[in-house]
Amino acid sequence: MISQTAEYALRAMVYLAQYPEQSRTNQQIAQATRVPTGYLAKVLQNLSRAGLITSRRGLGGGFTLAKPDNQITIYEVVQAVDPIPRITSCPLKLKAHRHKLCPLHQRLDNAWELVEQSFRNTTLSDLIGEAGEEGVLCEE
Amino acid sequence: MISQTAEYALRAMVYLAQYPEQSRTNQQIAQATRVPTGYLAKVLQNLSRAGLITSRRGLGGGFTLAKPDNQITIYEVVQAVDPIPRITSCPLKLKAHRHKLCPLHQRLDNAWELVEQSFRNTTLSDLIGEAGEEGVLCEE
DNA sequence: AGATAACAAGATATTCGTATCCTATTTGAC
DNA sequence: GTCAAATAGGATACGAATATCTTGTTATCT
Repeated sequence: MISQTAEYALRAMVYLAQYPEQSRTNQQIAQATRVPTGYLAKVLQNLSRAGLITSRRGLGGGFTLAKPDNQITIYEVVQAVDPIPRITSCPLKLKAHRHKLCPLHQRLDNAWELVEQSFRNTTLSDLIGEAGEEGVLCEE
Repeated sequence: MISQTAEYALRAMVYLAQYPEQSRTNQQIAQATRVPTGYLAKVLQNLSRAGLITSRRGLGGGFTLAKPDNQITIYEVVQAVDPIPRITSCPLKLKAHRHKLCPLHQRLDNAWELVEQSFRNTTLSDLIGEAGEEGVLCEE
């Protein structure tokens, strides 16, 4: 339902949320989240370009959240790397059905809307706050 | 959110639901639903193997729904060609988190569950009944 | 200067969608 | 009964998108 890329991005963000204000390196994130380092680098760059994280090069550098964890939603993360394909016009590109979708696509889009809403009102802090002492993400 | 294949399968099923008991050929379905004929053939085979439609070869042959349209849900169709990837165990394959997902994956799976439920209680007849006179799918 | 780590761009691999071709089966005409 | 046309079934191959790896460059710190 979401791409591998989106999954990776979310893992990385949750991980970073556990170290507020601290720089975490690609290596560290990759290891903890079990994401291939090579690919993670690209994902992190996307997140950086989207303004969700900031990066610093060189010794002591790495990545860190650009905003407080309670101000970043799952939706933003997913949207940054692999947006939810809401259906706004009939995929069969019919002249009719321009403003009113076929029943089928209406239903499908409704489902996506549910997902979107669910994502919109979940922040990173929700994800690390809930777990208590247990490993928040699945690290170690 | 769903694959192209699932989208095609749904279009075909909705189309077939409009011609109960009648055989419709791959060509006819492809044209009406704007799906590439070559690929549609494969999708239809999958649906056939899944028992959702029946096929007949030869002159006058084609495909037809295997059950009344009010007994086939969107869920069944999607599941036949490209199942919803419910998350049952932590993708990071951690020894812990076996029976209790990380908060992140818990949330994600919740969203998929919403979709699944939405799909489960929509039948093909819901999709062709709603539209009234208007083109039910986007044909014509 | 040297070490560390992000950045950038390309190369490779894998999956998914698509097209093409050939085969098997059914029907209808003669 | 035979033949030809219609139609699904199956296999193969190609292209595009996605995921992964590799290598070199640039910025930052000590």
